Amino acid sequence: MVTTPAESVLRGSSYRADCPTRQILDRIGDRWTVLIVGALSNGSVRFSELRRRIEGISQKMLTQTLRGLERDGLVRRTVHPEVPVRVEYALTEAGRTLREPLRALEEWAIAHLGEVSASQEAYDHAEQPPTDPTDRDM
Amino acid sequence: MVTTPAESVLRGSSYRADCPTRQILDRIGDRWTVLIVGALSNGSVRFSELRRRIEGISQKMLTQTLRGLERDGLVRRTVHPEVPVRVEYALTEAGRTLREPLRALEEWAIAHLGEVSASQEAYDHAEQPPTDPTDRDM
DNA sequence: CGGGATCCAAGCAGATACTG
DNA sequence: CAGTATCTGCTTGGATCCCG
Repeated sequence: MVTTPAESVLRGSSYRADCPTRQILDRIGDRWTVLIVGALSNGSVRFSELRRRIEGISQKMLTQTLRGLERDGLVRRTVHPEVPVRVEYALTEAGRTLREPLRALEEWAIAHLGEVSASQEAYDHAEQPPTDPTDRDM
Repeated sequence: MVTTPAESVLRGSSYRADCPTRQILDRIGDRWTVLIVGALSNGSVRFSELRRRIEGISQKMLTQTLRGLERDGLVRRTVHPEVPVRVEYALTEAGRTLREPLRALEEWAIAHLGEVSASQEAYDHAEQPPTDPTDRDM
C-alpha cells in the first residue's frame, strides 16, 4: 500500500497535533461556529439579530464565538456609533470561502440523517447486557 | 441567485434544534470523530493501530467515539475470535460518503490555515486593555 | 489485545448582574 | 444595544484498574 507523502488526514497517514484537520477542527469543531457562519452567509447581521436567529445560543457563547471568528479573520466586526450602539458582523473573504465546504457537509447531513437516525435506533434497540450466556438468541 | 425553499442553514434562515446541520454537528463536531473517519479512509484498521495512528487520543475516547460511529452506522466493527482478540474497524458505505465533504473541509484547512494563523497573531498582538487612557502607546 | 467501569480534574457553557 | 465579569453546574476527557 503506497501512501502519498502528503500530510492528508483523510488518507490515513499518521497525524499529530500539527495536522491541518486537527487545527481546523479545534477552530470550527465547536457547537456554534458553523452555525454562526451559516447565519452570516447572506451578509451583515446585527448582534441581537444573530442571537435571535441562532436560538438556543447564550449571549456569552455568541460573543465568545464571534470573537474567535474575528480572531481567525473569518468575521469582521463593525461598530456603528449611533444612538444605541449598533454592531454588525459579516463574513470576510476568507470566511466566505468557508461556506462551500460547510455547505457540502450540510448536504451530506440532509441526505444521510435519516439512515443515521435509523441506525441509532436499531443500535439502541439491540442492546442488552449478555449477563446470561444461556439466553443468546434474538 | 434564487434561494431554494430548503431549510438551509447556510442561507441564514432561522434554525432551531431540529436543523440538519445542528444534528450532524452534534455527531461529528467533536474532537475525534473526523480524525477517526480519516484514519479509516483506506480500509480496516485494528483498535491498537487506530490508537497509534491518531496519537493523543485516549483509549477511552477512541472506544467511545468508535461506539458512536458504529451507532450512527458509519463504522462497522468486526471481532476476530483469534488467540489474542483482534478487532477491526472499517467505514460502512454511509461512512465512506462522509469522506468527500470532510476532504473538502480538509482542503480548506490546508489552504487557509496560514492566513488564519496570521490573523490570530495580529489580533492577539493588537490587544491591550485600555485601562489607562493617558498611556495609549506601547 | 480490546475494552468496560470508576474516579477525578479541567474546561465548557448557562444564568445573573453590571457597564458604556 | 452590545457587551464584560463572575459564579457555578455539568459535561468531557484522562488515568487507572480490572476483565475476557
